[in-house]
Amino acid sequence: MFDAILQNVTRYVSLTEGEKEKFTSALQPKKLLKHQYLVQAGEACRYECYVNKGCLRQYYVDDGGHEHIIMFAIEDWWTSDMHSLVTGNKALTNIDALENSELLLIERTMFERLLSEIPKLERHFRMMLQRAFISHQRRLIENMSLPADQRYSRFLIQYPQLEPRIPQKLIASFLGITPESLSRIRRSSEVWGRPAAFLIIIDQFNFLS
Amino acid sequence: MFDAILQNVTRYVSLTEGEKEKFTSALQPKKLLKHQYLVQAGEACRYECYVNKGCLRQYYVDDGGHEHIIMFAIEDWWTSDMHSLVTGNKALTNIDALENSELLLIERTMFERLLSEIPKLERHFRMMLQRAFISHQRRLIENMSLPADQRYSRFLIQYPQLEPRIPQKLIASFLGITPESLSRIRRSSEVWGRPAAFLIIIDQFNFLS
DNA sequence: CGTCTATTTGAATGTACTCAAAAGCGGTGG
DNA sequence: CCACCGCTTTTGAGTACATTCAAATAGACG
Repeated sequence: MFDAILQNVTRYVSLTEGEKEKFTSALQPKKLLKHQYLVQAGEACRYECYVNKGCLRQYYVDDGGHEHIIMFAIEDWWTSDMHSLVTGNKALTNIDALENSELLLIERTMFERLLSEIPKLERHFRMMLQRAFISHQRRLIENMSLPADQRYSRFLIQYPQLEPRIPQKLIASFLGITPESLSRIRRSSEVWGRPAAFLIIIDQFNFLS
Repeated sequence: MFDAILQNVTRYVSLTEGEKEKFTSALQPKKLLKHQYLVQAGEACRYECYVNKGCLRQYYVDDGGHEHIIMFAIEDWWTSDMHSLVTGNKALTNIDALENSELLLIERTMFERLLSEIPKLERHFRMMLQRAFISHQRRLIENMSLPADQRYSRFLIQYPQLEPRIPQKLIASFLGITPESLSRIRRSSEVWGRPAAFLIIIDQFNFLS
């Protein structure tokens, strides 16, 4: 149950058995069926969430009722409504399960206490946040500088593990385009093949992982 | 010289005089004239940078030669090419000065050493990164869900201190639109006034500050 | 004052969107 | 097994927002 998450948090730092024990005892296992919510907009998000198995999405619903996917989270990724978690304010986003999922939750105050008591854990999460920050910057740059078809190509190369398990309409939402547009993009790329992958710089930063 | 940065890093944690001394002795003051570069795409970025005075911008130049502004950094904000800093790879972005500026730099390995030796500093930067992460998520959401004119309104409300000191074409670039489009947006909003500000949730997270 | 850059304005273009409808696909129950 | 239902994906036609290109105006700075 805790093997994967322990490997995750010891990616950059090493923990003693005692520290591992302390850490895992703070974890709350939770199962989520497909379509169930982890966080709903309007309520506070009180947990950091590690995905042991399954797939979640975080999305924002705008005034026009349109959904915008902020991120996905599959095995070994973390997710939460960070804004709500940090401020205690009501969440602006929803997080729900795209598949039946198994999660490990850490309650907010417990998380802070753990990080205070185990500086190496604080270090791990600082480094993870750096990577998430980089990942978001890359996505921002791509959204601003690339047309929709190239954003899709980049997505396929950056997240090959996501494409087969996520419905197209959600990928479209993640890319910031309509399902109709993505369908048209896919049709034309069938004819022309994939854009030159070698031109593209792939980095190893997948949001919160 | 160090008052501001010490106040910055003790926003969430307290440091002893010895720790403050240790921290400030790692800082390298640097002045940058308007138009000078702190980082250029193609070279490695080796410093975390705190802005004591002045204004910088970080931007990406795409294959078509178009500039895309990723972030600004004014007094009390931090900047760097995080991707390059973390990986040691060549920077993909440029950072230059929009005004004559006074910076405090921390060399990369020194930064890591400081954070290891002073866990409270690590804590500070972890929390800062959380806020930057939140800020980037908000910007992503806005870029996806709002039309250009509303993104501009949001910018004015979110960063009132930036608008007067930054040329319009750079604000346009930050918003992901052309200078011509921003000009037209401003012309129509003169007639119609500002969109309803009370509908908008402002947060206190300004990238890296 | 003159030069350089920023901003504004106009006209034509294009990318992606909306709305609408058809086709495809998967699951359920008769 | 097949018929039906709901949802996803595809396709089409018309539209809208923002872009490009070009040119004029305004501002900043030496």
